[in-house]
Amino acid sequence: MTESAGSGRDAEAVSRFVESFAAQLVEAGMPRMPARVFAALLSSDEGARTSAELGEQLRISPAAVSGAVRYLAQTHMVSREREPGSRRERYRVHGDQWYEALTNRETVLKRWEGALREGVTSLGADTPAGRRMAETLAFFEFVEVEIVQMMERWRVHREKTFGPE
Amino acid sequence: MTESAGSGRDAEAVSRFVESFAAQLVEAGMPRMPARVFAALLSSDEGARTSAELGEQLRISPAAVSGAVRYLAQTHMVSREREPGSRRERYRVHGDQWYEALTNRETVLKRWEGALREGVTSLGADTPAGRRMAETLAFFEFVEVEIVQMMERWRVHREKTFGPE
DNA sequence: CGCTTTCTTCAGAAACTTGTGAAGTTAAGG
DNA sequence: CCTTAACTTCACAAGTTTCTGAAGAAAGCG
Repeated sequence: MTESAGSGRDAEAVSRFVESFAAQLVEAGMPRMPARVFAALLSSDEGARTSAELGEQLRISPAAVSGAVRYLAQTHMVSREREPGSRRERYRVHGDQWYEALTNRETVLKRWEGALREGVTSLGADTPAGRRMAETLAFFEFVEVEIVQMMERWRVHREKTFGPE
Repeated sequence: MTESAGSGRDAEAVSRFVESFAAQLVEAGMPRMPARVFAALLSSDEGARTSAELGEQLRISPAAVSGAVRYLAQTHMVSREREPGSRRERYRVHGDQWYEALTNRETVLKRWEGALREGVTSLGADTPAGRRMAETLAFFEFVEVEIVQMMERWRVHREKTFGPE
């Protein structure tokens, strides 16, 4: 077993998980570095790491960490916190927050809806193509509402299963 | 108004829609050519085009059409049909089929679940990190079931609104 | 059975993306 | 107020991806 001194964790097993989960995220369209950083945060016991720790664990430059974190913060997958009285920053994956973000493809949905609405208008609502797009649009609007309701059900389910936060 | 002779459609308006919708798809992670081809199919009155038509409309080579269509077929976004007695192929976006495909991130979900399950095992279900991942895993399992139910509700809703297929 | 049309495969050029080192900025601590 | 630690920005090199033209394979048609 590969125990790094004093860590109490199998560093190699952690690394294997980080890389394999990151690979899945990449496949789903996330850029490589953000995916790796995110997986590293997810697998940390505190759910948080400093920039230096991430750089060391993943063998990447501070610049790469910086870029990855910017991406993750923008997409609300992680939050940044300054430890008071230090200039060290600490990046955290906040249980709830991030799958909210995942499902908040809302922004994406909204934009698709915008594009489709334009399409219906410019092709004409009375044309076959226009009708097809109107139906597609209706689907997205439907999904948008459904997702909100689903997340509410999840919160209830989660509290029952894992207890209150 | 830019009417191309005999088409009965404003070619420029169609092109604007195609490019702007494709851009949204690209932003969401779809490769460029598949996105453009898909948007072109969506905006056609028949919901179907031949390879040559697509090449001409989008100003791309037959090779590019071929590649894009392969991608779209693999991801079940379009189906290919041979017109009988011809070697011309025709690519079609089948109303239902494609948003089923969209929500059939199922494959993706399954793989994420696999990676997470491994993570829980290798980090230990009794560690804080293990617990966090177990909860994440539970979330994905929850979503998977919910999506199936949602699609059933959509089919009902759709039939009410747009009538039977 | 060979010609022709249509699609596919492939190698390579062009364009874009990504991660790095190095310089720059910000803010704590003396 | 100067030093120094921590993060960010930037230009560029390396590595990918993407599209094309050209050659190749499949299949109708005469």
